[in-house]
Amino acid sequence: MHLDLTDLRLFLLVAEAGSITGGADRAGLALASASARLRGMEDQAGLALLERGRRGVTPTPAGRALLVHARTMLAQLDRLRGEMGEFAAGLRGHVRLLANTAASTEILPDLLAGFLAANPSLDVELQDRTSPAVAQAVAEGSAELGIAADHADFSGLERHFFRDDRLVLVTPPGHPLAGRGALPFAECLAEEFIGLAGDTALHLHVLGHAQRAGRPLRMRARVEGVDGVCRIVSQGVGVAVVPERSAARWPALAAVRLADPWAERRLHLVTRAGATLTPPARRLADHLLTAR
Amino acid sequence: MHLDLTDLRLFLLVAEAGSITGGADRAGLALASASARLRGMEDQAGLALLERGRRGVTPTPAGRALLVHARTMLAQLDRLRGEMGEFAAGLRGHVRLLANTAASTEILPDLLAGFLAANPSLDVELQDRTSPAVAQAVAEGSAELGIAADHADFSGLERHFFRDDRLVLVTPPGHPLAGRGALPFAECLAEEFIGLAGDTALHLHVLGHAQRAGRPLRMRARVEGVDGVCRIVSQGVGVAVVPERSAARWPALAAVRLADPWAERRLHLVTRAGATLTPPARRLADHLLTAR
DNA sequence: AGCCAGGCTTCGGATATTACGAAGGCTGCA
DNA sequence: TGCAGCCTTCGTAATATCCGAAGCCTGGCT
Repeated sequence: MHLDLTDLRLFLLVAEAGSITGGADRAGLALASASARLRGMEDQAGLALLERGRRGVTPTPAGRALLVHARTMLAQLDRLRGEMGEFAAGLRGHVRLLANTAASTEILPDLLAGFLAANPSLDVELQDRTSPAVAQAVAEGSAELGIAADHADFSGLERHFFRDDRLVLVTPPGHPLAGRGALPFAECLAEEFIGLAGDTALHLHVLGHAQRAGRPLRMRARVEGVDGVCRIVSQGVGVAVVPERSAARWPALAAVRLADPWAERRLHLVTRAGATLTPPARRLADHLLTAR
Repeated sequence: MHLDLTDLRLFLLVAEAGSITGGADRAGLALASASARLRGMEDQAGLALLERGRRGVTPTPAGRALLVHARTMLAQLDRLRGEMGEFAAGLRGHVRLLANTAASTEILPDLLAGFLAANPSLDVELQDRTSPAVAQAVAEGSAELGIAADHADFSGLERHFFRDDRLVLVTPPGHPLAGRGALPFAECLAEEFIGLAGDTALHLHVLGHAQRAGRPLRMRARVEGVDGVCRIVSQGVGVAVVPERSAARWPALAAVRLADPWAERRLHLVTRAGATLTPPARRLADHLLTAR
């Protein structure tokens, strides 16, 4: 039995109007078309749905049963349309945001909390990437928004200053390096390091600079989360490179500035150049750039 | 935004299959058609519903929302089809049964109770008509089943004996006519009568015979229901013509047989000659003829 | 390095569905 | 008897839908 949404709508309107003429009119159909559709429905069902009277039509019991279903289906369709409309208007949606470790662990959580609370129907997916990977992903369109440090390649991207960020070396309180200022990273390569687990952006980043300095880092441990790293260091084991913001939460640790230029970085919110953002991404970008 | 049930089904199948190719296959569509449909849906909605990957497609958040609605709508459609099927198969339905007053007030209620209990999905509509009107309505198809007395015109009808029925004159206990046997109706036209209200078949029937006897009945009151009539007569006011079965329930009343042939009648279940009954009507007819 | 395999899109033509206006039949009413 | 309201049927035109073939792209296999 083939049924059409137009059939259902027509049947509903006809039943409400009490005549095929009236229903066809409301449905914006010619009388002939309406009549043919209704006849088709009855043929398909193999039973009468409308009782043809002299002064219009009234639904048969089967027709009344059909009406119930038709109403719920059409209501469901309305809800569907409404929801799609919300998506299209950006009231509902989903944004993928890529950021380096410093931003994604220290800065963004608070900002996102505010955003999510203010936009209950928007979902955000935050992923941790090195700045170059962020820039590349946004440039080729696999993410709409990114937070990248300025050492990345910004060609093809539009950038807006986001935050300053600084990497520091944290050491246990009594450590020989503690108290030094503007320490060149090369001078601490002999230390035992604690790193982040997995493919964490910060871990890859530090590793890269160690390699560039010509010497592999001695990694005593790799753990989940910047706080995990700091906890270990605060126990007196090893040193680590972490965002200054993270170190600030651990007063028991000594934080030593790094002299290298890559440790001082400006974070930028990047989008693909020339691309118009989807409404949800637009809102998130606005929020990230304006909220304090 | 125009949407099609085929669209919804296709989208569902595509999402389940994980690829347009697979979904088109399950939907019985050519790949090209499926692709065009999906594209059309996205154009209409103004947003992406499927994320095209290298190895198939996955729904976007909007697509997932659509899936939810699609599933419920299609489920609703299935229920609808099922219900229509029940109607078509006669598992659900509606029968209009016409009967004269005696049958509809005294005999049918009990029988229908049993039928309705045994067939919870069948509805019965019982209407009160004079026997000639019953016969005519059934003959011309405006009702499928009827119960008519044998003085009606049975041409074009198929009839099956149903019950014997007799009309009696009920009087208050001490009434002069009480105790008479085989009283000609013509001899009691001078009495004061109590009748049924409205266009009740029995009322019209008795009225007709009085007219044929050349004298209008003196109607003291017309009330609802045979029991109402009997109650009044039992108070000592007037007399009435009622089915013998009704009179039997009032031992306080005297019931006098009428000598006229029209007072003795055989009730028949009638259907239109040559017409095949709808399944619900068939069941009701069977029940009426076999139940005791 | 080159070559299938799997997946999606586009293209052009055949086919079916759908819509429409006009004409016709029926009934009730003035 | 004529008119008005309502439904159906008919023939035609527009529209939507479908399909197979060809093309593009990516990833894996040889």
